[in-house]
Amino acid sequence: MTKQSLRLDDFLPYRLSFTTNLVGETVASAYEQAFGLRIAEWRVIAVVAESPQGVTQQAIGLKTRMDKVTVSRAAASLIARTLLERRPHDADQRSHLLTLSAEGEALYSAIVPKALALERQIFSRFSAAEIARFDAMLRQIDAILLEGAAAAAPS
Amino acid sequence: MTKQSLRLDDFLPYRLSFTTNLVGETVASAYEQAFGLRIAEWRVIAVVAESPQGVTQQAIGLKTRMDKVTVSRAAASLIARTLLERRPHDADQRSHLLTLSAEGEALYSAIVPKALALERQIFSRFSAAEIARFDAMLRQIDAILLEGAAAAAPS
DNA sequence: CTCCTATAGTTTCATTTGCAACCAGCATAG
DNA sequence: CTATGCTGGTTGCAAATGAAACTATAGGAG
Repeated sequence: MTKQSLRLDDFLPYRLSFTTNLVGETVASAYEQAFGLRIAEWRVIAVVAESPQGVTQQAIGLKTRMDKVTVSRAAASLIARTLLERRPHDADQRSHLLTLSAEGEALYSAIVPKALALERQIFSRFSAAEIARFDAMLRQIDAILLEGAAAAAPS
Repeated sequence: MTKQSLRLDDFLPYRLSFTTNLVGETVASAYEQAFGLRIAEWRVIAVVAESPQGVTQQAIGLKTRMDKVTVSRAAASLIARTLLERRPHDADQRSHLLTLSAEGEALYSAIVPKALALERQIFSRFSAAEIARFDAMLRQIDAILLEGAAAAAPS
């Protein structure tokens, strides 16, 4: 039996992590420089922007898989900067509904084109079809792992 | 002009980070449970295993883009567990050459098949061609970003 | 009602991370 | 050879992270 070997370079989880770090650094530094936002804050803004009627922190955490502490801190910081507003949640006094303030909307509108431009730059060498396939693969990997987790964690 | 919008879900840097976190959690917990290794430690082992004549920490950091502190700590921990050995580097007394101990070799041989199995599981739904495409895209993204960095940091 | 358990969100604390200062050993210029 | 600056590696410290404890409200079950 031949000795099994593994070049780290060819190990996909490693490659994925390597590339993601590179992309993450690029994106994080762009947001930080241009808008003074951390990634977690940007994500909160983006999710809130998609739900004009308001979202709870819990929903944000669920959707993005960010820790609830992370969401809590990001939201607190955005509220302090008056980018986000907190309305009471009639159905449940424990939670609040987060919405963008006018200022938050304005910032969001300023970020979106920059974010899209950055995305285009990073993926500049690929065709739309390639990008679509890449995206589809990522989603399938998610599906495999999330199913697996559900199966592995029988309540 | 129509209002630009952006679903976070469709934003590729986000998707990439989401999936990578999922994969990373899976892999990290597998290594941790099965071998008591952290990701950084596993990477150091893998890189050292590829260079039987020994590598310096600096080279490891360069190759994996891990911080030199991370490499230093991972190496220290592996040496303490006698998985790694440190030989003097004749040409430069500041650095050492790291090699696997017999024990380290044995552990490496035990990990490799598990790592490959995990990789196969995560990518189970894809054909070899799809995987190759995916890998190639990751490498191209790296290339774009690393070139960009070089251009952006004129000495 | 009143208890009991469960959940949203915050706070605390311990751990992990990485920058920056540091301590060798190296390398070049005088 | 000896100053001066550079590089490999470690250490110290400050910031980021996340698990667990805590607070306040919900939502039953009796």
